[in-house]
Amino acid sequence: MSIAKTYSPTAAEDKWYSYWLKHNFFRSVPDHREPYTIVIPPPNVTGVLHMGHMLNNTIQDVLIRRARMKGKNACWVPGTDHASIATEAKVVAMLKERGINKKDLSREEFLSYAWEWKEKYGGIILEQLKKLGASCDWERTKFTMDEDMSESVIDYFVHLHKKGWIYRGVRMVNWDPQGKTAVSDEEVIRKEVNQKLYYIKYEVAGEEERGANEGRTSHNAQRTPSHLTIATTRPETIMADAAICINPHDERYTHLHGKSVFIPLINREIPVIMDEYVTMDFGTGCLKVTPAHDLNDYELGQKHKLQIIDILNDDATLNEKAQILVGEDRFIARKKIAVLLEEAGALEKTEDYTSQIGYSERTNAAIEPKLSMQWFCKMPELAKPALEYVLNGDVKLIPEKFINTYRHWMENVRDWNISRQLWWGQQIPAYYLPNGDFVVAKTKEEALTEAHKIDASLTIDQLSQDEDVLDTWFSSGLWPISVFDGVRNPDNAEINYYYPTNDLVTAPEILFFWVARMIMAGHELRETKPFTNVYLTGIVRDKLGRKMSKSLGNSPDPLDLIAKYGADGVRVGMLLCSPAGNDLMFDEKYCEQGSGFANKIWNAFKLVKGWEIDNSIAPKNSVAIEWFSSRFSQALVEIDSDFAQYRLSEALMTTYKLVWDDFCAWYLEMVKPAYQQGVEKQKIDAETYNATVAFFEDILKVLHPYMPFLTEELWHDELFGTRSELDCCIVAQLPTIGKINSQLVAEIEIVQQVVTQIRNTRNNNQLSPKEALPLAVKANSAINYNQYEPIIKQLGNVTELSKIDDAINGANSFIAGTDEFFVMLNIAVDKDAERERLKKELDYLIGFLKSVNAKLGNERFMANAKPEIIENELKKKADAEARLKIVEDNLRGLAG
RNA sequence: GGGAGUUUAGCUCAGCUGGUUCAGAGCAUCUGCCUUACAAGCAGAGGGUCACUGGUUCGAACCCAGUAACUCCCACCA
Repeated sequence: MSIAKTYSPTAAEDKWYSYWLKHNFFRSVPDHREPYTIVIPPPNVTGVLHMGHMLNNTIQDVLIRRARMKGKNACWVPGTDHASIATEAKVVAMLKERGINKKDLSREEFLSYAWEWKEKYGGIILEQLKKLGASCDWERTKFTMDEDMSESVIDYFVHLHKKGWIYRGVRMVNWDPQGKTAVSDEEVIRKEVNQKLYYIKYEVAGEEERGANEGRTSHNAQRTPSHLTIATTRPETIMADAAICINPHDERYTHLHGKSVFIPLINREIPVIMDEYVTMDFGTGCLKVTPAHDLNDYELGQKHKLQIIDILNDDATLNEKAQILVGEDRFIARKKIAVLLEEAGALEKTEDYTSQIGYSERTNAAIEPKLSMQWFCKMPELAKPALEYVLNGDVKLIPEKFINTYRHWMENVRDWNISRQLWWGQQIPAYYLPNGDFVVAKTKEEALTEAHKIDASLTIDQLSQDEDVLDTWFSSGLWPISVFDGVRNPDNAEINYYYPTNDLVTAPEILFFWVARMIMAGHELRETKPFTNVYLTGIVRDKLGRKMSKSLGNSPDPLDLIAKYGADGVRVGMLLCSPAGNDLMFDEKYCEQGSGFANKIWNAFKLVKGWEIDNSIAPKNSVAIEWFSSRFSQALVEIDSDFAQYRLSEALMTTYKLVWDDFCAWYLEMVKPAYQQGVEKQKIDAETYNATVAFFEDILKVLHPYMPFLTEELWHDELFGTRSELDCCIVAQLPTIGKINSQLVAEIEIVQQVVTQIRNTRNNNQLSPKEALPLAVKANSAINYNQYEPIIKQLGNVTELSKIDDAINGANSFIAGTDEFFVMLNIAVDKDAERERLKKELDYLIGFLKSVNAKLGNERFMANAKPEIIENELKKKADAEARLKIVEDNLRGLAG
């Protein structure tokens, strides 16, 4: 049978993924084993796979596969998030295309469209994850609006309300005029924007015009101006002004105390008030107070009991209270009013100005501060214990640098606006009585019971449920609990087994949105943490360091990458460039490296596969076998320690080097049957064959978490014998750490140096690698070169290795460890070049010794350094001296 | 405005408790090889003022102070 020249991933990937599914290898049910649980950060149901998901889910899959192979009951719960505002926006847009206006639909009608949409387009992302190889327990797939999930959310709401931690009130909230809903503080993204600062003149009531000068520039009390000037970025809100505020200590304006002014264009009279809040040296020192459209102004308004005039509709167009420009969008109104003011002579000037504007995370619309009746969740009581978990190390953040950020947020958290004026989501379980009172209960029936305590005559039809739905994060905060039905049935077998989960892999930007809320809910409902480790990945950027985004078009389609490099190649590629907690500069070349690695393994497989056993050949590679076995165990130790610290990238690199360098470049080269002219096929002794196959199998296991498809494909080759249907790499147990012969490893390191030096000698003398050369060793160390002779011969293409007691004059020499080697060439040695080379080494050694001696001669070093450091220095000294002697001898030999 | 992080080879990153003349890895580059698993390969080689300035120390990439650049988070100055 012929083996393909290169590995082609596509067929293998589909084949093995369905094989795994068919045999339920991803399935987890509680049993006697130790659980290892990850809940997926549920992607938006509307989402498509992007590079961030790729990174995130590759990491989770590596962790889950490794846990599975360590004998744990690995459970990875997948699912999607209903993402209320984002999804609702998509559905609204879809309806619009069909010529349907959301306004014309009832709630029920809209929701049925939304569900239809969800069934059709939702969850594409989960299918895409399968291409990546994600070994989720798909039978557990959850959606945050599944019936049981929604019930859990309602339960939690009722629970918090009972504790008095949920309240309703009119507050200034972040209003998204496009989504027509309030959003939480965390959903507002601030961006620096170039704006204009408009200087607008307000006429002062009862003042005579007495000069051309305006108030802001006048320091002359004699000349009382008839105007004052304010600076604002939002001229379209002047109609909502309730007052002008000045600082009481501002001497420029003492004459205005107790006065009132007229709003330009509409000539409404408003008072001038005083408050130290106003910064004297910003703008003109006069602040227009617009309580309905600015948070600070609102607070100022409360303090001074000002009237609230809301001139904006929900979609941020001006309403009739504005009197002018009614129906215009706020931004259009801004431009138009500037013109009107100009015409009225009320616009003194404009200046360019940059300031921070809030945008809705979901719709990207500029946020409008708006007063409205909303539901809030009190945070201090929830935040305090949630902070504790992280501070005392119960929940570990990886990397730790996020602890500070987390603490800062938790200590300064404000009450959370949890209501959204949307339909897609869990409707708030508050029921209003005809008199305006409300009761909170899980169902309308229960609500009626509650309501009867207020008014026994009420009927169920007289109750009306609150229209709003809950913030998506209110439900995703329950995710690790609700996927195991731990809210409704807090003592069920699943939650007791799987919870707390082990690792959470997510992006730092949702540390507060989500991670913190899960910790709060975990503590509140179960008095335990929801997970032990939170691995925070970086942002995937392009190689220029730009964040990958649709608008920049710099994000490759993950599925294209998989098609091009294979899922294994992409997985390896992602991890090769991903330091924990730092952003990663993604470049396709890493995927190329990944697929190149897959191909390397494939070729190594081809080599071994081609071997035939000849039982008449005596075992002759026991040294190589013991050596690789030791190296393998050393690598396992490193890999374990890397994983313990979540250094997945490093663990992968250790594996990469183990396979490429130790296994392929050294071990296989050591043991592979040498080329024999005229012999069609080389044969190999049974011991070597069996050991190599066993090594290969172990290597497949170690590689599996990173490269599940290739390893599974090879695993089932007859090279490894016949396997039962269920004997799969995915459920194989990782090799355990074996005996490490460190002396052997150290000695082979010398042997490797010898081989490299021989190759070098050939290179330097322009000899072909095919030219076999004789080698002599003058051993000063205790290394028994007899046992390494076959290796040196094979790898260095050496005809014979002779032991000598005296240096050979006229041969090319080199030192490995403390032993001298001589290569006999058929050409004359360039004595000058050789002398030069030795001289260089001599200088180095002299310098080296000098520094070591300086240290050893330093009293304070001897007094302060740890004993093992001193011991090490002494050894360095001895080694250097030995080498120095050899070099000196050789130099003398050259001279003589 | 406040806070955090980063800065080491052309690129992406290691460098753990300060202790080899310590400056590393992978990729890329250069040179030579189509050697019977692999040219997606093999064998070699070059490449760095550890951002900068001071300090502590017998000894600093590592600790301290300051400076600069970049990144992120938080924050209501119109």
